Amino acid sequence: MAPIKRPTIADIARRAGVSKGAVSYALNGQPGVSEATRARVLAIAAEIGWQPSLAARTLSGARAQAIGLVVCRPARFLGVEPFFMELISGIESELGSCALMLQTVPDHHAELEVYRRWWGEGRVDGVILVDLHADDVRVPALQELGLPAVVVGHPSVAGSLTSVWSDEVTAMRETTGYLIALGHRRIARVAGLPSLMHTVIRDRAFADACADLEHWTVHTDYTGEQGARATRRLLSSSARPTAILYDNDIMTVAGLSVAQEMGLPVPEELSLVAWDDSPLCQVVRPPLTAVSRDIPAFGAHAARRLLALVEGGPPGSFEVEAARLTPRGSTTRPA
Amino acid sequence: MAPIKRPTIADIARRAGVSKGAVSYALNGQPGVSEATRARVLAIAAEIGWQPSLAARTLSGARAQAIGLVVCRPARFLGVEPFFMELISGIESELGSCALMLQTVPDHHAELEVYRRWWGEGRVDGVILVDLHADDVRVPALQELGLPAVVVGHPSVAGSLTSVWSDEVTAMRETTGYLIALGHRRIARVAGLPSLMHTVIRDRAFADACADLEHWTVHTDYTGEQGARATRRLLSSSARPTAILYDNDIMTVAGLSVAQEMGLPVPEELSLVAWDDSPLCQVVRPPLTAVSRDIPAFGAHAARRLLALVEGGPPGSFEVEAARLTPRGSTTRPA
DNA sequence: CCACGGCACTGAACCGTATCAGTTCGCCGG
DNA sequence: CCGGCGAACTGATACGGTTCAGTGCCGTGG
Repeated sequence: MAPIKRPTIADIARRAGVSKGAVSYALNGQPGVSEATRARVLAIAAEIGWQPSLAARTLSGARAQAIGLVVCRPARFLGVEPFFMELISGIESELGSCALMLQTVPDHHAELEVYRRWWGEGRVDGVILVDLHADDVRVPALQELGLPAVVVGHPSVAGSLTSVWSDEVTAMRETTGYLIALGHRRIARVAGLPSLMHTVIRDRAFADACADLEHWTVHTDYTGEQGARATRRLLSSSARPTAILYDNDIMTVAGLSVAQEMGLPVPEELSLVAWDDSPLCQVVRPPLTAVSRDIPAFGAHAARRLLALVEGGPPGSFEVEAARLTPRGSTTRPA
Repeated sequence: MAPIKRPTIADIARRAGVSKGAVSYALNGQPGVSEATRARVLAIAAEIGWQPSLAARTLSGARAQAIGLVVCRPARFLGVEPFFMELISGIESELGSCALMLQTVPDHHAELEVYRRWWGEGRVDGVILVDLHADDVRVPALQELGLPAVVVGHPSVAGSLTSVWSDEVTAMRETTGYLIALGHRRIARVAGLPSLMHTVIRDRAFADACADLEHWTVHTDYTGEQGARATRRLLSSSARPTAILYDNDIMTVAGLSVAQEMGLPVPEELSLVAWDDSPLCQVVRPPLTAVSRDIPAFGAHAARRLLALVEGGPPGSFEVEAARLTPRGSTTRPA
């Protein structure tokens, strides 16, 4: 333990022969000091290795220079889905010296507690909200708290909060349209958690797009296990689907295994499409046709909006580039 | 913007008719106030929804109540490997009201900058270090800074920093021993980044265990792409290996695809073993034999040690349960 | 020559909490 | 009845910045 006392602006002031106030002005680029003094102060600050104390700054009304992200999913899902890490990396790319606080919680109640605590303690300036439900309790709670927040998801569930979203309806229409154009007439969808709003939106878009043909939707918890089971059930029916659209990549891989296990060659007898294009899609045989989104860009956009919001910018809803279909080897015309 | 001023201990003091000092004692469970007063103060605090200001606390010498984790790998790798999210979830399970700051950086230089800034700003009380190299510059730098740190990795690279590690040599010996016992005499290893210390340790253990047989080690960047390429090269040699041991699961899946592509049935003609057992290992066919570790427990242990260290506890090196082999369908005796 | 304006800077208050040195009690023992 | 002691509490100060109301000084225009 070398208790090297960190230098403060008082130290700088002493060495520069000016007052603390002058040093503060100099360091923050504010008017009120001559250029000569400013340069001298900056030189001394650099020389003695001065660093602003975040606590002191925050205490006198400045921003906490941190934003928060709370994730409400079991840890085992997080590891499997690249989505969150990619989103996080995108968020961070925009953050600069601002920091990211991360927390995982078991349920929305705990999540709200975290927001309350963070905001009450002045630990974050704003938060990014993911995995929204219909009538999500977090939205009104955050509105009431007055904590700046950006919803990653459709504006329809964001209330008056700022939202950043991509058009999944179009992406779903494009994907389904592609399968139909190939000749598929019996299409199934292995979806994620039915409580999530984006699942509802995709469900609806899928049902609309397949209105004229035979179609199924099965809900799962995103695990490979449930994806496999759903696939097995779908493929066991007498009039089995000729194409299946999954809500993530791990379930698609599981579905692929089930098809192989049941002796159904992919894509000849069964076409598969993954939603979200992770490296995993390209390492399996056949490589998976996938709906690709630029998730880091998504996160970056959300972060940018949140920072703007914190600075007093306008709320609103902002659309990013829609996902696009990347055809690979797991889809073809039905037998 | 409802600028609801947050209540402070001064507000409580006014309503309770005591001084700020007394309120502080009461709220912190310190002696110096009667039980009656303490109860009254606590009641008022709860009633008006008082929350301590972290900034103020930190300023008067308390802990920042946050620890940091900096990850120095490209974002695309992070998404693929469950390791980090699982580690993070384990860390958080021990954190309680302490927060986790997460940052990804491109290189070690930037990583050191982050540590310096965090520590200088008083933003974190300690950090967890991952992905250590031989002669890692971060170790002496952190020692010099005096920032409490826990190394997730072998004590030999941790210097005087506290380390939390598992015995990979034994795990490697067990795994290799299993393959040898099955009858394999030509074994290859598709390893990760050669600069990482745990790669070096596994390399060495692998070479030792295979000293009497034909063996190969190929280094990659952990991506499926390089895993596939390495596998292709290994399987193209005239005396190809009958078993391959990979350093992560995505490369193993890629290797499996390559084997299928080349018409080599797994496990009959080629046995495969993955290091780190993610759900992915169980959704492919055949399910992958894997070296399993309890990564969340690992993270939890590291967090616990770090918190203890921050509280003035002793440094040291602490071993957690070693990884164990989980045989599944991708290994059998060679043809 | 003086009034005024603006620049450069000072001194002090303030943010919310922790903590320490006192102060005021009441109580007990001698 | 008084001295001493400990419990309960007060008031002040520190923490490290930001910010605001002055203050002294210089230049300039009338």
